[in-house]
Amino acid sequence: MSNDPLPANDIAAGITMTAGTMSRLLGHIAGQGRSVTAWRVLAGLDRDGAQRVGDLAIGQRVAQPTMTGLVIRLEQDGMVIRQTDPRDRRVSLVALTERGKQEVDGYRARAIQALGGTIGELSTKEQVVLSSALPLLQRLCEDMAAELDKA
Amino acid sequence: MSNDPLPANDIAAGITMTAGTMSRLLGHIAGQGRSVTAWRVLAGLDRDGAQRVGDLAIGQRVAQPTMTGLVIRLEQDGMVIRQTDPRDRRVSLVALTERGKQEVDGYRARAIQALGGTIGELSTKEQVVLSSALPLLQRLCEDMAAELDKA
DNA sequence: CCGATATCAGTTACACTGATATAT
DNA sequence: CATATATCAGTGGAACTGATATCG
Repeated sequence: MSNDPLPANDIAAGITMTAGTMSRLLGHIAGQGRSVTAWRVLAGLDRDGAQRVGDLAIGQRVAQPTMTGLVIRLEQDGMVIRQTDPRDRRVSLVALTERGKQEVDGYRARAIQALGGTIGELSTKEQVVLSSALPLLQRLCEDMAAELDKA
Repeated sequence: MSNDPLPANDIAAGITMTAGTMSRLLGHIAGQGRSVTAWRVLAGLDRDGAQRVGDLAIGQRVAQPTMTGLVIRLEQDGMVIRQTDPRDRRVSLVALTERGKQEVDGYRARAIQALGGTIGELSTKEQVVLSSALPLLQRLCEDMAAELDKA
């Protein structure tokens, strides 16, 4: 661990490469044939409870018909159920089923198993580096998201 | 920046979430409608020179017919050319065109612009954290790749 | 003839746009 | 009537498997 940071552009390029690699590898290991978007939707329903199709689409930055299609497939697979919101019957509320919850747990477990071993082998110092990097990476995501929303 | 690392599982879960978010956001901002795989292929050709279709498929962990299709589309778009290897005429060697090289540069520039601003605003300490995290993240990728190859 | 390499053919999931049905 | 919400219809890119052509 050096005391001097890389130039900002090198950090940016490195993060870009690594994020893609990581995402694709985790997809292979933990994805079980389901898309990144699908898992993110399921995890979001697990964390925040039932949501509208439109809000799920906004959250994942896909078009509304795209999310409708994904939700229909997830429903056919028994991962979610759709119910009409009694207070606004235009709205379709999507909720995680028990089966869906189990699948989310399985996904998390596979991801943790894929990474946890190596992380456990790192030195405490290195683990501190990763722990400290996480909020910074999340800030980068937030700023990119804000930029996309502005435009 | 605390002195204690997060539990390994929390680091793993955080990385999993963040990698997906980062990859999708960068795709939106820098991807220009082309897939992550496509950009990785082009960047690889830029870095390592002409390669076989089969080796590109192995490198991106897609099936050979998938890579054939991608290369055909990239060739139609003028990003690469395919030439039969004179030394083994079963082999199709894929090389980046000048146009392709320019597009790769554009992709890199957009990614750097998307992240560089925020990175520049970080403190030196925070930039050091990110710089130190990069090789650790790459090691996580290597270990996952090795695990996939073993199975 | 066998193995390696690339491609062809067919299928599925997932993203898009534009048009449409239904409820507020 | 106008707006919001979701879905339908159609298209294209991207992954897969299995079958096929060609070359070593």
